[in-house]
Amino acid sequence: MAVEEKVEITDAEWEIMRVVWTLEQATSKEIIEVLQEKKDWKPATTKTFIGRLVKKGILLAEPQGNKFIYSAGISEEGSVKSATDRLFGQICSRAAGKTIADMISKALLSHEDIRLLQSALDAKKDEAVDTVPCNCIPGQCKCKKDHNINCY
Amino acid sequence: MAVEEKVEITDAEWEIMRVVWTLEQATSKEIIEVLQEKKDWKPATTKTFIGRLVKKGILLAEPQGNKFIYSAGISEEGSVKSATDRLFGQICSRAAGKTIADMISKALLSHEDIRLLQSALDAKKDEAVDTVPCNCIPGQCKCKKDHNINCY
DNA sequence: AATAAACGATTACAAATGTAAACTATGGTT
DNA sequence: AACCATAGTTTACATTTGTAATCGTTTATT
Repeated sequence: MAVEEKVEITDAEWEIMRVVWTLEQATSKEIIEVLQEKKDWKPATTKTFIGRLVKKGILLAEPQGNKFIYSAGISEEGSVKSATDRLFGQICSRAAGKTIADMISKALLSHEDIRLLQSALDAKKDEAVDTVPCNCIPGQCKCKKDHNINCY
Repeated sequence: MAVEEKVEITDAEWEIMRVVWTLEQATSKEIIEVLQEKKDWKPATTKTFIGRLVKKGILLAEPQGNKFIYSAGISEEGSVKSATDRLFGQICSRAAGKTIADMISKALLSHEDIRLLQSALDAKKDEAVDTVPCNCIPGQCKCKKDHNINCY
């Protein structure tokens, strides 16, 4: 697998990427137009972000005459995965389950989503462990205090 | 409910907060000690983050003689929730289910977690909808293209 | 009492981020 | 041919974030 996906995408840049992931091929004009609906950005601002993304190699610029056709240099799936990894990296590994459960409780889901989630969950039933090891350093989670298991 | 929870916590600040959420009451010395295990920060660096957190009102400083006893001004649960909200705010509402399913697939879960997730999922079965409405602006998701439903 | 250790406050400074104007080149319009 | 709209590039600048040294006090030590 490629190395990629180690790049940091800022909030503003993420907005640009979503447009490119969606359109797959887009001119700066199109990106600017799409975002006008959502962000109160001047065209110049969007241009700046496009430029930075290209510099970072996250956005590919294919010369089209004197203009460029932009396309994504990283996948949306991979990027979303990076974002979720980052989130779970901020909490105790033992809290992941509860956190995901909270997400489910809060989300608006379709029957299809329920099926999908049920499948994922069923698949996990086999490989479920008795105790998820805590990955925190002492003093950054309450595993010991709450469960008297590992940590510390 | 209080207004709070609208504050932004940076990565570095999050490290401090985790210590305080865990210890509940901590001196700067304790915070510095805990983090020495994880971050390559000089004591002065940790102090800077503590100061910024106090200024933001995220960290409470109770005078203890000439020192301070620090405690959290916002809850860990609420903060994690904010973080997940932020994540889901970056993707199409229709993709939430799949994203959560991916998290389940990737996570290491305990039998207890499985039960918790199953409960959350069961609870959702009632209120599941046929189609989750897309919350994206035209050009930022492929709902139309992929499912021919809303968007655009 | 003199000093050293500890703690919080102040100051510093580079890099990242958000936001945008100005400049340049080029192709389309009159 | 002259001019303007458009796209990309360069420059600008304030704020935030990461990282830390220094300074001023105060408390503990000798």
